[in-house]
Amino acid sequence: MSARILAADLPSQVGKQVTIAGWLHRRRELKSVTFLIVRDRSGLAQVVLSGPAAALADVEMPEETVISVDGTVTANEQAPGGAEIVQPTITMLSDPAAPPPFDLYRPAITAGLPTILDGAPTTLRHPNLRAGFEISAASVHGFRSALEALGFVEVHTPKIVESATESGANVFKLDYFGRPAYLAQSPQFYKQAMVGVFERVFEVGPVFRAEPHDTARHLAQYTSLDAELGFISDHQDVMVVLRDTIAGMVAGVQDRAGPAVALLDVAPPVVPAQIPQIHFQDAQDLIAKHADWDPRGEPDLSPADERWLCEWAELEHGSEFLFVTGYPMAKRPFYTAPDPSRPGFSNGFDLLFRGLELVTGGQRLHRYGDYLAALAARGEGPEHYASYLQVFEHGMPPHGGFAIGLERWTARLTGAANIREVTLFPRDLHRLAP
RNA sequence: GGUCCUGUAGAGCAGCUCGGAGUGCUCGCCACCCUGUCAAGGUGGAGGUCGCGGGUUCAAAUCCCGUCAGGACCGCCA
Repeated sequence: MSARILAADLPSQVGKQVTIAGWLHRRRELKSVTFLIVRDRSGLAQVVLSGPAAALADVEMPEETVISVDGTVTANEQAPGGAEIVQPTITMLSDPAAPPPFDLYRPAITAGLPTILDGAPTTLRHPNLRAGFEISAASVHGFRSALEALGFVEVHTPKIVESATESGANVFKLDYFGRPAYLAQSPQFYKQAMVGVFERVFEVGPVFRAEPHDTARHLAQYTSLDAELGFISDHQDVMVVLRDTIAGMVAGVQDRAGPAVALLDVAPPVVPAQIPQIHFQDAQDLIAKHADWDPRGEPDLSPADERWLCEWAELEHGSEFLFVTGYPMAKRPFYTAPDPSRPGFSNGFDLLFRGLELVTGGQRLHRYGDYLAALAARGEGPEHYASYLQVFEHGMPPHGGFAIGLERWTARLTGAANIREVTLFPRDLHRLAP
């Protein structure tokens, strides 16, 4: 037996004896010839059973059985890709496979979302479902590349934490050797601490939200792309870095996920050199003036507001991205820096993309005394935040950062209607398995 | 937590308003036919607790009540 090659390499191996291995994607039987389509990580290869080898067609070998095929590569114009394997010897590497919940070999996915998710270990083999995760991986690579080029250091912070950094109601509680502990809602506290060490840090990791949201854009566990940087003037410096990071993610997708982009017919967005921005208050005024509802007085933007603003940004600025700055302090976490020129408003921002909130970020408080005052203003004592406050006792620079929701990003890129389509084994209000 | 929608064969659906034998469609599955398929094609066949429980009725997939499961939107968030 010869060394294994990949399906995509067949055309360059014409005339040679080779081995390929993979899943039996499809068998097509005719009277005296049977075609086996073998799928591996590179693509599909055709194997022809005819003449003496035709007897192999009678072996029980349903689709998705894992096989190894040894044979001669032959050029043939009738073969997909122009080359195929003839006179094969076939070895079954798995038992005959049970049929998957839907036909993986069809170009279109014929199952609904619950069927896909219930059978995820198998259904994710479908090229269209796999493609979303190729795009996700390429996006993360772009995220890392862009930030590393800007001098950021990757960190890995604990996901089991002593106390909640955000409002305490929405955390998963654990039994930690008899003491209460929580799954981290965000790496916020640790990434700020690491600014004191590296100035610029980022993290790719899971975050956990025990919020009872039941929508097409919420998960109980998702992947957060976090960054935090020191020595900023204000949140505008953070937004510049975020713009370059998003551009890097788009470049990563284009460079490393070309086939997936083509398969799903994804249109990667253009990231403007300057992403347009609008202040929260101006955004509400604009909606009140032109849309048929009035959001003024609301402390936050509704999903309908966000969709409207994205349409406006597209028409007015030709941009699929829009920064909304200056959210009211009341709706931002206590560590958010206020806007010194606009009382009641913050130096926090959101980045909207294709109608959805994709990123939240902002400038943080950095002086110890400001933290004590912020906690006091919210009626909370410092005792619950001892280890958080510890960060600021020994000198921290002005800093800020952002967090990108990876699955939301991928969903907006691929046009997935439900975020679960681009989430590996999603965790939500109802789903804990597979 | 709220509002709305959907549960019918392995998958995806129609049938439900206006009750009349598990009726139908696309695909898969099984058998047979077909030298070259490309989501192959042809002929035949098997496969059902109409989510579950109760009620109304001579008669319920269909109407009513309850319940369970799933989906969309909203609140909130990334």
